[in-house]
Amino acid sequence: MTPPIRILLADDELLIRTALSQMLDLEPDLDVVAEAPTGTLAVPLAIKHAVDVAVLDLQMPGLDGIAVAEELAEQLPDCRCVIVTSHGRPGHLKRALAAGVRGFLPKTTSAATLAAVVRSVHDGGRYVDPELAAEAIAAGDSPLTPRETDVLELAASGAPIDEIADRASLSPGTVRNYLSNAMTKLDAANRHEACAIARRLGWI
Amino acid sequence: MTPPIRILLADDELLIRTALSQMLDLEPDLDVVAEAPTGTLAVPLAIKHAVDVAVLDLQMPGLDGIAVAEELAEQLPDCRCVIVTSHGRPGHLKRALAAGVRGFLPKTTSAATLAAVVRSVHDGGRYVDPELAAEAIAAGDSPLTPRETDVLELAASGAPIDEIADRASLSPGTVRNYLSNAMTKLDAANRHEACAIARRLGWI
DNA sequence: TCGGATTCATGACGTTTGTCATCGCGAGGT
DNA sequence: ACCTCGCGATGACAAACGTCATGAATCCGA
Repeated sequence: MTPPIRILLADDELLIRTALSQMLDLEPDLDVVAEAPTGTLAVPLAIKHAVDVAVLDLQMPGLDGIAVAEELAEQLPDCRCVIVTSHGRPGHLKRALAAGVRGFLPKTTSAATLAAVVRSVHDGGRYVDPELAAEAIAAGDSPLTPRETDVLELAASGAPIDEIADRASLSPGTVRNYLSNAMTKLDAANRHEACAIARRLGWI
Repeated sequence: MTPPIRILLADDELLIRTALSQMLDLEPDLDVVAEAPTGTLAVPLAIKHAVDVAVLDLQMPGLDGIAVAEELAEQLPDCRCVIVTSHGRPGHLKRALAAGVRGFLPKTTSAATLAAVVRSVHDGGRYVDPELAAEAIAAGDSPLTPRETDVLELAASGAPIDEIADRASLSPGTVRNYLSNAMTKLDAANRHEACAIARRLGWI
């Protein structure tokens, strides 16, 4: 008889975390040994309990799920990561895969799937929600340069050019050029539409 | 011995729905008799099963939690509604209360609280998360007129004035006036910042 | 080592926004 | 009856924004 799989569960919503934890614990071969309400707390906890699999919510205060996966890849390389998310943006999937994440699935999947993915990932397998995978392939890669992405991110709050320039330590003219480039690449009529598009695709 | 409380659970995320359902079912006096993945399906299901309490996620495709509560208030007046949400915006709380919702809590609360609120609400009590209540009081009422709200909502997608005017069947000049008014009232530097503020407060 | 991409900048130009004054109309309150 | 408020519109003006041409420095891969 193999020992149960040791799991860390990270999600900022206590209600969801407890519910999910109880549900996974119902499986005899799964054992939730640690829970974290933030990404920042998740890393040391995973190490301390030497968990086999980390089930990470994507959007959390502090470190997000992908950042946690990156940290764990370095500090606890034997730990496999599964990302669970409400909003399945193509860009997120790509970043997650690049971070060495082994499983990626939306919260709309069934409980049985989650348990199956945890087991499969623990055995060295991989799993990506087919729908999300298709979207990611269809969306392609971000056409934005790193700096364009930065600037667009700053623009997302709705700040005027001068403030963006200030926060990015750039001249206002440069900011406008970057935004103009981004708008062209994203085929948007103005920078706010560009933000909306980039956000939808997970590029910012 | 009183019969168990009959519950409908509506949430678009299957994983969360099952987890929450299992968790509530663990309580001997609570009985989840129906589950719905959308608001549209929730209403007839609640009626069919004559549920005592409806636990509704706020953000769902189709009818959102508040809309469901409004429907149920008409069609199944004996049913009490509890709203559960990830994003606790002050405006949503107000709308919910106006719709006759008896319980309102964020997903960051504990499982014990949820169960307690379901029981309390079933007995005719009310419960609002204290933090959210404080925020709602601090934020005050929306200063926007209905039409200003409409236009701001259309502006939220990042569309240019002409498109907004088109979709609202207004002249472009009128749209600019409404947006200008909204910006003044919300103390924003441009309409996109105004959208961000209004969204944060749950006014759009 | 050479070309290409990225980063940062400037100036000029036209368009889009934001602001303000002003108007008419209808609904609601005192 | 009067006044206020919300709704819808116009026109004029200034500021912000988007576009384009252009240039220089850096870095990276062929």
